Amino acid sequence: MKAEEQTSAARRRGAQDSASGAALMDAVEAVMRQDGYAALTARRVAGHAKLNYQLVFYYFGSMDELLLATYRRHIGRYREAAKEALQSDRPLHAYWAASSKLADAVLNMEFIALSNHNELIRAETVMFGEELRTIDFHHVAPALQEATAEAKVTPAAIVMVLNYVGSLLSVESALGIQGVHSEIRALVDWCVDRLESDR
Amino acid sequence: MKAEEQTSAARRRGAQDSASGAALMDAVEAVMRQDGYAALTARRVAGHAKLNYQLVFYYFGSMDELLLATYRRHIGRYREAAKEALQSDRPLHAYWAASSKLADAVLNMEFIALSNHNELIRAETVMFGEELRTIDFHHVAPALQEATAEAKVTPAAIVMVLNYVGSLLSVESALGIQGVHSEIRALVDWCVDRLESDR
DNA sequence: GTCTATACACCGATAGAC
DNA sequence: GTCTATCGGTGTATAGAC
Repeated sequence: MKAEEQTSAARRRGAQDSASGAALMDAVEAVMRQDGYAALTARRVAGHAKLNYQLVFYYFGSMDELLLATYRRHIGRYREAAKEALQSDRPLHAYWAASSKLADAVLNMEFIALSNHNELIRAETVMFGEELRTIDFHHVAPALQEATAEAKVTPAAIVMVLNYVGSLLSVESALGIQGVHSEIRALVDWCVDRLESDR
Repeated sequence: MKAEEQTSAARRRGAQDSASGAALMDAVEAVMRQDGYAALTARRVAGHAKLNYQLVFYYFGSMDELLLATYRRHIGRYREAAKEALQSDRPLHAYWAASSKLADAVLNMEFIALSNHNELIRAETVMFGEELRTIDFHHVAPALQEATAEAKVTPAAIVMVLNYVGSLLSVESALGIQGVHSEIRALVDWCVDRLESDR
């Protein structure tokens, strides 16, 4: 997890978008989900992909680079899902459904926690975090015109609140907490319905 | 981080609430904040407290138990802060202020991530998560009577949403994301003001 | 492209001196 | 209560054979 050395000498390197390269990235996600980022070692990841662990270094050069490549792939998928939801007929409903169901909530949380301590990952998170707030809110804005007139309700703020609530709701569900989750969902559903009636 | 062995033979053990014991727990929190739970090793933690690392085992028996003791202490403090806020004059305002300012947001996130992969920590999180939703909402309920009549707005749901939003807002702030944070704060402030006017 | 062999650092944990 | 010495295991990373 820490850059040990920086050999200026060129080293043999395989293509990351090969079968084995992709398998290693898949394995990173699987291990993170199961045992957390602390369990991300070359041996464990490669073992999960049934590959020799030295191939991590052949394909990615270091554990850090494998992790970064995996995160970038993960963000790319997330970006597409978010855009699709926000461009749909009822963007708020769609975005809430995506945020609160997300099977990747645990993975997201892991990457966020990791961002607090890994500079490369942090830079990527900040960049995407800012990007997420600038993408096409044209579809969301109309639904909010009534509410906006009354208060300081901006589309971006609404979307982010849905994101936050959905994420932590999912993570807590994964932990086994149930408690008032149904009440929270009812509350958010009610708010979303009010802001975005069927049209 | 994993229980290595279980010596049935009794071993010498110091009191956890001693100066060194407390220093070790402080160091756990500091290391977690700075470098994440993955950096929690006996040597690092003790080094941070300027103590010999074998004292971890003298006072706590294992790294797992040190971690658990630290988490329980952390939860105890959190519990007190939550109760105090919810018993104040304007519980929603107070709870929102506490949730969205929380310097411990990063630490909380780390413990939640850890809960996904450590059974002891997970059990503690679930227990406290359920407890948090059952404590005295008597002070919150009156403020919501108007809103409750209109919709499915329960005190517990409101409080948890504030908790979720405040936590992730804080974590993102710690990462350096600013974006629409002021808009989100304005939105939540407006909601809280409406639900709980000055009285 | 994948393998074995090897380097060196750090890990949790224990035993026993002081 | 704190120290030194020591154990076996695992971590990242490299070199070079096939």
